Formats: sequence, C-alpha cells, structure tokens
Amino acid sequence: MDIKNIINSIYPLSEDSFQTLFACMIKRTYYKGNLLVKAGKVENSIYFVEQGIVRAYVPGEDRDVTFWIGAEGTVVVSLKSYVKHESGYETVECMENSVIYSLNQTALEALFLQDIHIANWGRKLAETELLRTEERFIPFLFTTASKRYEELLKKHPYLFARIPLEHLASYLGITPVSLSRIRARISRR
Amino acid sequence: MDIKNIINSIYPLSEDSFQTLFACMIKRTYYKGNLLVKAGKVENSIYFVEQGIVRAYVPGEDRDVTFWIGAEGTVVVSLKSYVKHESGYETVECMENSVIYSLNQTALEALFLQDIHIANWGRKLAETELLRTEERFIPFLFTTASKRYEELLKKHPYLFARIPLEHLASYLGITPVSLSRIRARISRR
DNA sequence: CGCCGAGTTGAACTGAATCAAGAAACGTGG
DNA sequence: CCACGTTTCTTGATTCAGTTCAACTCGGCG
Repeated sequence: MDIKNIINSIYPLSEDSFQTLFACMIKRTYYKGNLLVKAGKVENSIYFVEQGIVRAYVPGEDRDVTFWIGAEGTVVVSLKSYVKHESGYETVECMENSVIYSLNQTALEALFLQDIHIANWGRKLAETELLRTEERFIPFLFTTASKRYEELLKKHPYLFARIPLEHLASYLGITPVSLSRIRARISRR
Repeated sequence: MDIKNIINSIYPLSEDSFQTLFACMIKRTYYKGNLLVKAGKVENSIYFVEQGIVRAYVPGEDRDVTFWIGAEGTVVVSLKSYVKHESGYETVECMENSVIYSLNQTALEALFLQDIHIANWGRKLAETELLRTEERFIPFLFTTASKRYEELLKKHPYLFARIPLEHLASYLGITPVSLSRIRARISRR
C-alpha cells in the first residue's frame, strides 16, 4: 500500500488535490524505537505509515498504556494537538523499522480552507477514525478481556504476532501476566 | 444554548453558511421514552439537543449497554450510518422531554460538497467527537470503575443526578449493583 | 392499602491484579 | 559459536474488584 493509496482510500481525491496534499509531505525512514510524537508536546505533523508498525501510549508512573497500534496504511494523529492545538498525552513509537510520511499540520489547515476536496478528505479522515474508536471502545463496557483477545485474533490474526505481549496486554486493558494466562488457557484446548 | 450557538461552537460559520445549514433543519419536541434512532436501521438524520437528555445504547440480550449520554448542546450521530451508510448498532432514547433539531444527512452531504465552510464544520464536528471519545476510552484501559465514577462526578456533577442509576452504571461499564455499592462506600466516609 | 419498579444490601463466586520465582528468547562480546 | 546477562514470558499463590442471585427497603401510584 503506497502513500497514494493510503490517501485515496480515506477519501478519493482528484489528481490535482492529491498533488497539492502530496507536495506538503516528507518521506522518511524511522528505526525501531524512534519516537514520532512525544507526550506533553504540541505535535505539528500527522503521519502516514507506509511500512512498519507503530504504537501510541500514555506514559504512566508504573507502566505505559498502549491504547493504539497502527500498521501499514494507518494514519497517526496526536489528537489533542490536532484538534485543539494543545500538548498531547501520548507518545508514539516505532516498533519496527518503518517508512513513514509526515504532513505538516499548519500547511494542512491552510489547505482545508482553500480546497473543498481536501476539507472533505480531512472530514472523512476524522469520521473514519471516530467510528473505529467507538467500535473499539464499546466492547470494553460489557466484555471480558479473554473475549476481547479472541476477537482481536479473529480480526488481525497475522498482525498481532509481530507485537510484544506486554503491549498487546495493555491494548486489551490487562496486565501481561493475565494475557499470558489467557493464552495458556486457550492453547490448552 | 440555542441552536445557533450549538452549531457555531463546533466551528464558527458565516451568517450565510449558517442559514444554508439551518434551512435543512427541523425543530421538534420529543417526549420521555421517544426514540430518535433505532438499532439495525440506517439512520438518515443527525440531531442537535437544545433541551433535554438523550442516551445511546446497544440493545443486548440480557441488558442494554448505554455507551453515550448527551445533554443540552450535544450532537447525536448514529456513526455507522453517518460514516458508512450502513445500519447502526445503537438505539437513541430521550430520557426527558426534549427539544431537538434534526438535520437530514443526504442534504448535509450535498452541502459538504458545495460549501467549503460547511465541509470544515463537518470536519470539526467529527474531530471534536473523536477527541472526546478517545479521552473517554483511555481510562478504561487502566482505571477501576470506582475511580471512573469519581472522575465523572467531578466532570459532570449536576448532570448525573438526572440519570437513573441503571444507565449510569452501564455507562461506566459495571452493573447497577456494583455502582450502588461504590456509592455506599463513598458516602460512608 | 397493596403493588410495582428502582435502588440497596448480603453471601458466594469469578476474572483479573499483584507479588514472586523460574524458564525461554535474545543480543552482545569473547 | 558458545557463554553470559538482560529482557520477555510463564506459572503459582494470594488478594481484590466486580458479578450474580436473591432477599429486602423505599417511594410513587392506582
């Protein structure tokens, strides 16, 4: 999935509008452990993952809370920065060597006011993420961690082999110890 | 908070654009127990609550799961319908007699393609809801229900006196019985 | 007055957390 | 290529938050 596909799968743009957007982007290679976004800072780019996996976490006193994981084709947005221009609560880290495009927010906001297609693209970006977030959230209200784990396996089987158990666990809202037990229980049948 | 304020607090519109949007709206009074949205159907309006309280829930076999509550000034969107034109998973019910504006989605989508300000208004609407949803979600990954309840009391003290314990409980991801105990524990000190 | 729905309280149970010890996998230097 | 230390994962014993089932209280209302 190349960058053009990523952009257009959010909301299809004319070649013109795509080029306008693309002109503001910078391609770069990041290495395992590099940080895209730092908690407590106002972030002024959004990112598109062409290759690799990335996680967003809230750094905690005792342990970090990984609340989002994105692989090829996903968009990385530090929401509080993006929406309110305030410092964000999350750090974003590359879990593998990655090829990532960055897009400056100030430039993007200017385009939103100039190009109606790009404005609608930005709208769809937010709407799609909103639906995804709500659908991820709702199960936490009434499901056990084991069930959420089994759902995850169904939905992203290949993907989550690449992710250390520790981060998967906090993504599911449990401790690594509990996730290990859940796995043991499942493989035991 | 009247409808003009609600619209403009999402993203300020010129009088012209506001009137264009407003022309597509219908004001109506709903009564306690009325349903705005029905699970399993494709919803083709979004709603603005000027007076009253409304809750969105996923109807369950045993018990309903209230995952969202909105009072004066909030926007009601059946996300799966709004974003993908597919049937939604939630029912939305008025918990009090309410004054609510509806806005047809097909009309709104046409405006998104015609008026760049309205397109940006739609973008901000989604972005704001996205941030709100993420901030509500993250605590579920590492906080206990009691702590979430205390946070809720701090954030919306007045509001949640109006809501039956049963719905508050599922909003917090617990059973009414547990919420009752948490309350007892708190008032006991 | 007696019924009804909403909330409370008790007792037994369960899923997950915590603390702690051991096993496996992984990288680095000899 | 092996030896060593570090980090990651597993397993056991105990504790704790929240669930379930059931009985009881309370306020509203025919």
